[in-house]
Amino acid sequence: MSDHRDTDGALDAIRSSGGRITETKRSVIEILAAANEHLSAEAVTAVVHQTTPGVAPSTVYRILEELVRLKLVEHSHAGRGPVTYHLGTHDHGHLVCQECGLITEAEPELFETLTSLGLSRHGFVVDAHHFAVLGTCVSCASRLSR
Amino acid sequence: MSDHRDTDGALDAIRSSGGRITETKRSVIEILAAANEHLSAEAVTAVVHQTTPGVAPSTVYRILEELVRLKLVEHSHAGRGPVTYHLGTHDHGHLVCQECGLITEAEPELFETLTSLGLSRHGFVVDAHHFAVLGTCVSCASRLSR
DNA sequence: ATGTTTGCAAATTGTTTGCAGGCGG
DNA sequence: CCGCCTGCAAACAATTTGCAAACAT
Repeated sequence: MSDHRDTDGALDAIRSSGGRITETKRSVIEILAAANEHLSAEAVTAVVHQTTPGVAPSTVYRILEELVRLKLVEHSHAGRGPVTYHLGTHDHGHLVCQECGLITEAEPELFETLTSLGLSRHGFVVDAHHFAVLGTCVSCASRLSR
Repeated sequence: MSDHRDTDGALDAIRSSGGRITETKRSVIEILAAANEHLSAEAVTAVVHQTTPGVAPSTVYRILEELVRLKLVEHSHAGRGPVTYHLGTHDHGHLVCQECGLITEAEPELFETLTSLGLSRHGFVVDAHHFAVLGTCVSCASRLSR
């Protein structure tokens, strides 16, 4: 598990950007490192509260924003619902099911044509991890067609 | 101009679905038919107010929702900012610039790989007009690189 | 008539901000 | 101790909802 490397690297990055290390920041980073899913700010806050009730939601938002600024964390917009956060470790996009909300990670290849044609035809630089590809997941698709 | 065909078709669809035709509904449809851009609910409300002040925003939301249900109108989520609506006439996706908010329409081809690999690898049915592809437009990209 | 629509106001959801005190380096 | 950080409360943006009156058919 590379949780420690991720966590320590993040702490260093915060320090060297002039930021300070607090218990809550450490928590947030650990929570994101431990989560295999994409968490909303509210979800992160809930987990923080398990060990430290009383932390303000606004603080969590501010910490997440700081981490995004430092490019340690990525946030992606999922059509309906809150923004989700995750450590920006590997390159991937997101497939979000409109029916059940399931988020599936998508390999970079899926975005190749979109990225290259976006650039060549429109001069548009696509940021594939920042947005959600909306649609219907396998199980919902089969459930709906029955 | 096919505004009339679009408008009349929409009115028929509303009638045959059991809905009633009101001045405000007619307005909303005409506004969308006349607009070449993608409008937010707030923007539609503002235009409606030019001729009929006093129409409640909630009414416009309800009308837009009805039109979406009848598949006469499509709405797309643009990362940050409100949802935008447009007549669902031709097939296209949306490239939304994170810097300036510019919305560029994208040809279906850009989504071919995403759609086919999404399906073959994840069984995920991509709905290409429903979400925004976030990134940076030509002018913002060149401005930022300078 | 009768069931759809609307205006109004209040509630929701997700997030941001202002401020005064607290704490990390 | 200096300045980043935090909690709290209030502000915000974009919608959504509950209701009784108004209107389309």
